[in-house]
Amino acid sequence: MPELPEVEVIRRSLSKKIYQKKVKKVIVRNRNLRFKIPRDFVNFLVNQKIFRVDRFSKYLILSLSNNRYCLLHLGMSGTIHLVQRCKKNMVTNTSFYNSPNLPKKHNHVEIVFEKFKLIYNDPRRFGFFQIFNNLNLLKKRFNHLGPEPLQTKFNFKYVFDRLEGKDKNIKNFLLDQNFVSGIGNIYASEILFLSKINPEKKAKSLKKKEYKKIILNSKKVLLNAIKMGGSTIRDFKNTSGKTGEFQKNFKVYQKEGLNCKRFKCKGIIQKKFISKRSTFFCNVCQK
DNA sequence: AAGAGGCCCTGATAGC
DNA sequence: TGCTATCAGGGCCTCT
Repeated sequence: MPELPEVEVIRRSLSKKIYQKKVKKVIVRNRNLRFKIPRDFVNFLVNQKIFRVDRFSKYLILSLSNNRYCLLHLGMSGTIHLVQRCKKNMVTNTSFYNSPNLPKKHNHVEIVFEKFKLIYNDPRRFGFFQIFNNLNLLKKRFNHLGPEPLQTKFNFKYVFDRLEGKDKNIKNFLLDQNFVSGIGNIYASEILFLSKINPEKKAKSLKKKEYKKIILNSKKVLLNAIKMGGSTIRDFKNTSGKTGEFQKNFKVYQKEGLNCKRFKCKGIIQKKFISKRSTFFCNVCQK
């Protein structure tokens, strides 16, 4: 589901809410996510304060007061819900939660705080939680990831060195997290449209000017998307249930058959599968 | 050794 | 109505 902007939006709303809050209880309803949640997962979290919520690429990182780190990835369909605790029910002696938008199925993990709880929902279970005992191990986990588009490391020299002479098409490069991390299938199409580059073009055939456009537009698209609260196509919401707005800004994604939005371009937006992922582009202005 | 493809999983939707 | 097929925002592993 979420690409870098959506994860950043979640990070911001989550960070405000759980900063310095202590974990009271953890419930794992289904440990069979992308990676099996280990039995001792709960022990690492309980009674710990969360003193940072960071993000790298599409990964969320909760820093715990025991100097451990809880890594969370939402996969394709993961969502995080924060639900407020209500007063205790005096009859049943149980607390209940005000959660009108909470899905009924697939609430796999609950992290309970004093006044609210965080619920991880994920129908497809491509997401995961992982615990890292120190910063070194966490860093190692990210070893295979390239820079984020927003980092200054993602510059002309880097891109040129990595793409020069490469036979792979540019769209697959944007999706390759080893080359650049955080871009997913939606934003890859949008970035290439703004750069006027056909997604099937081989990296080695791109001009220096085109490398520069890709760098610039990657930063531009992601920053705009964050500003607009991310994109909601199906069900993306931030942790308080608000949908994103960036989908209104899509120029090509899911615009198959529509006229190209570029001024004076007579093109029609095409849909094509590239490495089995849907790809959208203008057949006229993307060369 | 770069690059393509398969696979993990459920749900929504389309077509018969 | 109820089947089947296809597709969905990701990442890891294996094969050539």
